[in-house]
Amino acid sequence: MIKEVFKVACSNCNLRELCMPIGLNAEELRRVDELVTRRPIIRRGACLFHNGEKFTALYAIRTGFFKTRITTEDGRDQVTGFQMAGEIIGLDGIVNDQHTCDAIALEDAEICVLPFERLEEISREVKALQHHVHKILSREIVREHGVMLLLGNMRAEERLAAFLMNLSQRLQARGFSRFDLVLRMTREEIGSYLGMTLETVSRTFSKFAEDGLIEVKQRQIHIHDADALLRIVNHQGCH
Amino acid sequence: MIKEVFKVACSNCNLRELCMPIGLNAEELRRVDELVTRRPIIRRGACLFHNGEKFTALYAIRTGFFKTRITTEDGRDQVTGFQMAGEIIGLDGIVNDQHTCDAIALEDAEICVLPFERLEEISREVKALQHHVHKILSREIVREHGVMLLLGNMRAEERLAAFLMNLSQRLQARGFSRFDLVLRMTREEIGSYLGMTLETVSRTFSKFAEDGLIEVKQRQIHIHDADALLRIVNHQGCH
DNA sequence: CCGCTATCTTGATATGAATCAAGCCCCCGT
DNA sequence: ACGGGGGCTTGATTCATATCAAGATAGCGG
Repeated sequence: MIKEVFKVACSNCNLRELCMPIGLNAEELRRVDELVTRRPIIRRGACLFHNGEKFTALYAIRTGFFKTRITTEDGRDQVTGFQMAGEIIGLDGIVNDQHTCDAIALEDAEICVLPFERLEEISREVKALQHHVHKILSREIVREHGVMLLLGNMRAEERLAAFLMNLSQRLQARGFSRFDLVLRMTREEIGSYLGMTLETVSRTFSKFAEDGLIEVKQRQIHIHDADALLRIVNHQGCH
Repeated sequence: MIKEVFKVACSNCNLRELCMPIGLNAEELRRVDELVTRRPIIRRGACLFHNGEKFTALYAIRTGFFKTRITTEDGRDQVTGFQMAGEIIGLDGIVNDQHTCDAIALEDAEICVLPFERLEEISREVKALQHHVHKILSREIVREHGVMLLLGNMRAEERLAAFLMNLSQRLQARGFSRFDLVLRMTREEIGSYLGMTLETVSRTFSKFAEDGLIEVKQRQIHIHDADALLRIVNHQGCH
């Protein structure tokens, strides 16, 4: 199998504002373009990188949907995040030069490769890029704080409501409807992320549907009452 | 109240290898020294920074012990970490130029201030420092993955055992005994971090003590059987 | 087109931890 | 030395969610 490397142009990419800093001049844009290469499509179920693999690059998702998960020797498994177009994965690999989690495509995906040494090199010269890298790392830390709150403090209903609102918000930011989501992951994967069993995920979906907050048709979710979901997240609703 | 700013020298600091990159040459060390200022002691219970405050600097802990916590409007509260000498806090503030959590001293503490703009400036010139900053951010992400695993997958005993082993390991790395810990935080704070109530924390300490794994005298913990604790963390022990 | 397997739903029961409650200990300041 | 209060322990009970179990559904490959 040949791993062709395609040249791509961030300068033309509609996701640019998601994964790149704004306000670069022409010269700076050219340098960034130079950095990024596209990789062939990652098939659904395939691994972009896995635990233990040498870290060489960050990856920007161009299309598709990923999960990242960590696994322990004793067979425990925790989904640490779901990532969609415009998001950067692989940040965990920097500290010890090897990845500490697996990134698995939940649907066919195209990704852009950002070789990390080159990225560091260019960010030494392009101030905006340097700051952008820092922001991406910091954003991930803040996101994880939110997950810790969710896992440490919230009940099942609150967790799932928070999960739906988060997905909804990210899809909206990408120009999709806030109200119609297609879940790319199984109930079990949602459960792993939210620290609950797949049965509880399923039951909670059913409860939301009974209460008229959402409509569930397999993995298609239609949100009827976003406000009510928000009230649940904020601990005001439904008790 | 006068906020004096003291000059300090990383070059002489015994924590240098914890918070600074190794292998800097004399000139590079000088530049880093130039960056860092010491701040007056933060008293036990006082805040180093708090949610909403403008972000201007990272902080390296020179002595003392901190907790970081996030709070939601609805009054929920989650301790996101405990930090000790040589560790860097404030990383959450980078992404939106304001802090999203509170950092509270659990004992009197001395901290070194690293003004972030200057830090970025110097890391554009000192490659090792640039990479070090990336590693610190990445390390925090990996740490939080571990906390997610703990909160999402582990039972109370496993969480507390993991917590103790983690503290033990970090203290050892600083030249203290692996086996004698003094907890700087209350049972409630431990519980908040580990997603359990203070009563469950207390009961679990008692259970470990009954089983002869540790000795508990208030906040003094003596570890008798680290292997057994590790077995609990790794899901092999005690069932 | 059909049957297989993944995935999902729903019900019954078990269980770990939360909650409610009471009392103790120990540190601190006077 | 004494009193007060925050922090801690322990017990009884409740409750949310896990676990166990049995179908139902749907997407996929042959």
